[in-house]
Amino acid sequence: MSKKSTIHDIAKALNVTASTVSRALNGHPRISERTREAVEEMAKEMGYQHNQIASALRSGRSNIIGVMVPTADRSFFSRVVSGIEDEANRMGFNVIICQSNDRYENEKRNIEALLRLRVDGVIASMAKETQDYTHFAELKNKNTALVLFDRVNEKLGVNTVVLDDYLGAYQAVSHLIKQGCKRIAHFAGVQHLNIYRERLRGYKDALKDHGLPFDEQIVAYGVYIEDGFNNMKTLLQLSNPPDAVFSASDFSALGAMQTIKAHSLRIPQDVALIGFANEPFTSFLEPPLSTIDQHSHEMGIAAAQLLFEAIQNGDRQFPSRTIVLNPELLVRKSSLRV
Amino acid sequence: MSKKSTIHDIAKALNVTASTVSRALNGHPRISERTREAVEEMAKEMGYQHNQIASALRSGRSNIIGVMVPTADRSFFSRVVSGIEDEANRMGFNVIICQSNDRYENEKRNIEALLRLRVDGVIASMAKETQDYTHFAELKNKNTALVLFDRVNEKLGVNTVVLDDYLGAYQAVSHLIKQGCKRIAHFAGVQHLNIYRERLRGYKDALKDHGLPFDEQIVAYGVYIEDGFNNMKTLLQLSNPPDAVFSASDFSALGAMQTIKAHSLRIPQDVALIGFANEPFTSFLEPPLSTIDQHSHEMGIAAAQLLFEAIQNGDRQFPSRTIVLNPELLVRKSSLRV
DNA sequence: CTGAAAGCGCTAACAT
DNA sequence: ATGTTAGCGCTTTCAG
Repeated sequence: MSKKSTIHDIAKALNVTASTVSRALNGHPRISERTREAVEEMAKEMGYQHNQIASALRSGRSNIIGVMVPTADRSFFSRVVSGIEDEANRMGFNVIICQSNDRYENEKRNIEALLRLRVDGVIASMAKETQDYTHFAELKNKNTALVLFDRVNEKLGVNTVVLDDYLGAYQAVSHLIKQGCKRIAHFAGVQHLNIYRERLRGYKDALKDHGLPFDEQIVAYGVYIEDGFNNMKTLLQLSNPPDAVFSASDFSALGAMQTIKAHSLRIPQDVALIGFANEPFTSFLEPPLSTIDQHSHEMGIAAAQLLFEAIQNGDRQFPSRTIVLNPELLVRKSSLRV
Repeated sequence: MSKKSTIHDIAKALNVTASTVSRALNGHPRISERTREAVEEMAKEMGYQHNQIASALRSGRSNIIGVMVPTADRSFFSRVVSGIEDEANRMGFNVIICQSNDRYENEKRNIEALLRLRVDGVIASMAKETQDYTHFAELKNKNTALVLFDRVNEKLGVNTVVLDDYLGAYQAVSHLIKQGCKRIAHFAGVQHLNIYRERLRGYKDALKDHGLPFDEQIVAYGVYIEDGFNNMKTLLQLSNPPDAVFSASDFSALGAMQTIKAHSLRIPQDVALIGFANEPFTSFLEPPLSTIDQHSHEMGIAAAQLLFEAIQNGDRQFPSRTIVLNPELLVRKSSLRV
């Protein structure tokens, strides 16, 4: 248990002061090559390790950012996180990841924990439950930078990175129509979340622009496997069932696929299918599920860049920016009627 | 931007000293009910938030633990992480998650970052590449608690939580034999990792105990989809191809499944298949893939409990403990020859 | 039960 | 280019 060494130990050994050591270690410009080298060598020899805690307390910058996602094991979020980490590494920041598990209470608790830790900034995507945004507003009060991505709230007046969900939905539905589908159902998500609202809007507009009627009866809600499973059952019992489904989620699309097969119907000939998010499992399904890629890694990088910009600019209240990424329709067999 | 308030602000407002406030806030026993309540009320009123950075510097305990996994988007690891988080929440600890992406360099860099952050402890599962363990040994030198899980090194003399991989493999292969399989191939992983070594060992012993010969020719290496895909191709070209595969990974089992189907062979009649890890996608495959569940969430909880124990006990060098969890064979259609 | 005083390890004016 | 000094906000002896 080699007692941890401090800059004072190094200073003493070298007959200089702690400030000199600190400066040498931090690449301060006005320090001689010789001392810098001596300090670095001694630091290595003594197994010195920068104490970020002390540094954070003194400088007011922790070099830690917090990232909060609904859940880290959804491929979309884990890819965003990985993008954030890449950018954070480049910038010398540490990343704390928290999960809300889509619960408002967890989200609130996590934000408070991050504030206690005095993180320099937070990147978050909101919990499904969340409809009260005061905990996010508190970050701004406490002067902590905030960037929201994917599931955002426009009214918070905060930097955001989103996908053009409207466009993704529009493209998906247009593609189905070009494949000859005439009665396209939609699996939607909760409408207080921007992403699901936009997807529904894109769905409606694509129908309208192609002269197809909008029928409330074939819009079902729910984004989990079981939702897709059950909703598809209901839809197939209609007197005029749909000949396609555009699902706002890969998971509910998967559920639908299971129901369709259980009814011995063919995909895509009887019912064509498109999901949303490009979860890895979609390409392993049979038939492979068409879906929409969200450029998740890029989204993470963009969010991190916005955040670091905000951190560097300190208080200066730039008007908040929104970065919009383009979706990419991945056409696979589930929607391709040759 | 409400300037953050400190215990001194509270103290001044209440005409007491900062020490009293600190004690009141930390539930110190010898403090009067009245002052405690007054302090708590004032703290709330002033929007006070405990400064963990300052507290960490002074007390030498950061209340942060680091968790390093190869990658957070493998379901196994994300479930372990979620178990760790649950336990950490209960114990009032924050969790920093890092990913090595299975690279030794990243792993080393992350450990150093965690040391700089002065985390109280680290829970890790080793990168596939790692064969030099000095960075883990350094944690012990720096007096930072360490618990390894799943991919561990026995020689480090450190607390560990592992699955009984040997037993899992043994059960899987025994099951295949009971289904009438006579020539069972194995997809193995790198042999410097305990988990893959144990799985191979269990495979061998199960064969032996059931009077089947071990044939080096039908042991292939690789745990990614493409590995399974390619290795299965090679196996099917043998003069006497296998009638089953026990794969040390769900992913290579999936690759194998694709090859088998491409050859118009039936699963499980022509080739039975079992994977390892119970990745969620395995239940959506056709046929659903038999696999082995690792009780990942429990593994996370156990690892966290070991770690917090070690942190509380401080230096005291307990003999290191190993917790072994039991695997659970999930028999699905891919291995069930009715 | 509360106060006084010291200091965790570092950084950043301000000096020289 | 380096030294001096002060202090970030908290905890923790030691006193009383």
